[in-house]
Amino acid sequence: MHIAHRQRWDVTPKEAVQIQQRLRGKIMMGLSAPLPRHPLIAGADISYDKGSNKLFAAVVVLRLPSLEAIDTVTFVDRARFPYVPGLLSFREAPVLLECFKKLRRAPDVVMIDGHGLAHPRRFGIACHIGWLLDVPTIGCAKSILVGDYRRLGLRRGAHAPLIHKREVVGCAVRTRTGVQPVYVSIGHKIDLPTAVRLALRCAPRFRIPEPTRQAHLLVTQLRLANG
DNA sequence: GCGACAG
DNA sequence: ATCTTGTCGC
Ligand SMILES: [Mg+2]
Repeated sequence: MHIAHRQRWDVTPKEAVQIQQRLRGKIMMGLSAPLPRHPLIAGADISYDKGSNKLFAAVVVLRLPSLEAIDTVTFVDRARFPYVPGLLSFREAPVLLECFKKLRRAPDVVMIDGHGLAHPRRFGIACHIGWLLDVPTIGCAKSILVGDYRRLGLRRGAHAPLIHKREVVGCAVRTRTGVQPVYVSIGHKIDLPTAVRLALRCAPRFRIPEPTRQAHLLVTQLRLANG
């Protein structure tokens, strides 16, 4: 797929924060267009080898509702930015975008391992990648960066708003009964209820929705095969 | 100043 | 993110 090449990545952490503050207003909440009946959903994740300082990235494309694999791409590159909470996209997005470039066809939705609006400046990695791709994107994180939530039902499908500074920034979503929730937030061009429904549709069996779960399994294999 | 802190 | 043994529950 074609990627708008409108972001410099060789920046300092201070510049990165300024970029986030400038781009936060560009995020589109709400679906840009209705999703197809059987949407293609891409999952993206990274693995890291500290010995070689390399990032192993993968994007897998699945089709709903069957979750059958449609396409898979990978890319390996040197890490050029440290992990700083709140600045994850400056570390992980460049190599993930290389993966998206290799995709033959643009997915209808993208799911990123990390937050979107549930971020101190409302511009997590799912917002950043969604904006650069100009595709509906959701963040699906395994732990909280900012905010908190109250009473969450124990059953699969239960969800509760994630609140930060009196704003709803996402949703805690129970994808498996009695198991720790995942945290879903808007990345770009999508609304929160749709994002939550998609995450649940993508997680019929495991806590982690299949798109990011498959991407995670793949990058782990890739790292162990290379290093 | 202190604690929190996606991956 | 990675490292790392055993342990618990379906
Ligand atoms: Mg990850």
